[in-house]
Amino acid sequence: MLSEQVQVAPQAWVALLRAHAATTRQLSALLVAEHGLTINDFEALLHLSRAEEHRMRRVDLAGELLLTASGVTRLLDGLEAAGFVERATCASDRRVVYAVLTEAGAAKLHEAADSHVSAVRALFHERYTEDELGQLGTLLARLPGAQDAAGEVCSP
Amino acid sequence: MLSEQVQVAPQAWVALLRAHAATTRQLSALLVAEHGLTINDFEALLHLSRAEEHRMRRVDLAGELLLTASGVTRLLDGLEAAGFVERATCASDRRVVYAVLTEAGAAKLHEAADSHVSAVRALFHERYTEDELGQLGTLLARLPGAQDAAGEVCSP
DNA sequence: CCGCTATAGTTGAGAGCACAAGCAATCTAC
DNA sequence: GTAGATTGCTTGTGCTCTCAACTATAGCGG
Repeated sequence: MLSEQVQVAPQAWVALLRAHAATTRQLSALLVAEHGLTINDFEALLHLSRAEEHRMRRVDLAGELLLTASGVTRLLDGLEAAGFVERATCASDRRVVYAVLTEAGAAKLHEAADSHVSAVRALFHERYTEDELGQLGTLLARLPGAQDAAGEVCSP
Repeated sequence: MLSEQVQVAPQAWVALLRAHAATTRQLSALLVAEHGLTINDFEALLHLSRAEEHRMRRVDLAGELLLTASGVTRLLDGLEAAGFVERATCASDRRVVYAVLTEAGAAKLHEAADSHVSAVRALFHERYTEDELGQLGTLLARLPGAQDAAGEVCSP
């Protein structure tokens, strides 16, 4: 019994697991070390900076970050304490609490983005051609959860 | 200031992040629900089953699983409590503690492997052709940490 | 032999996350 | 209206993992 070999699916999946675990750890560690932001902190600020009026519903942010609602609450607790985001209520739906990027948050994002982009370039652009990056993006986008979610805006 | 756009690297990297987060969560949740194993539990049993004499040094296992030594200690604590692995000492180097797959562990692995492989097939083989899987594997393997590490064996 | 450094492993503290339960606000149907 | 279902968010709890500190062993140069 012990000598039987267990057959498991080919390398693509294993490579995905390992590649992501390694790269994320690396990029995240760098952000933490240099700017005190986790990868999710950074992505949260980034999404907010791109959102209309720099604000998003927490539930939409959760979708973008692939976190649960509770995860976002805790994440934003930290960013709020640091002064990078603020709360804002929605006039037409009082269940909603917006997360709003502050000036300080935007500044922090710009500061962190520089070194983050360098790190990403170091990891990806030194290893792949533009074509390969495109292929990789296209292929990976086919996996569930890889597409961007659409965020709603509270109508005033 | 708030209106400046932060430029960040293209989709390939984002897709990698999101794709992995989603797929891992999905596969792991299934393993937990059906067999009470985390993805790392499963991978640990799998690596042991493939190792010579079904045993590995804990530090080598850590390398394979992309965990730290302490992470492996805790992981194996659980597997040991469940009776899936045992400890064994190395005659020639008393610092070394092997993790050894038990019969129960091998049985558990076989049981879990079936549904895990099905899940992997469902995720990957329904979305990609063999060629695309090959491409994906080749590309991802180029990232740091994606290659298999070589494990040493304590010479008797 | 005696340190000195490197390596294997364990342990304590703390971060980040999910799940489940709960509250408040909103929506739907009678 | 108002009862029930749904949605947005928060909080309690527990798991997993890392980092830093520690013990024990190994191997080296004197």
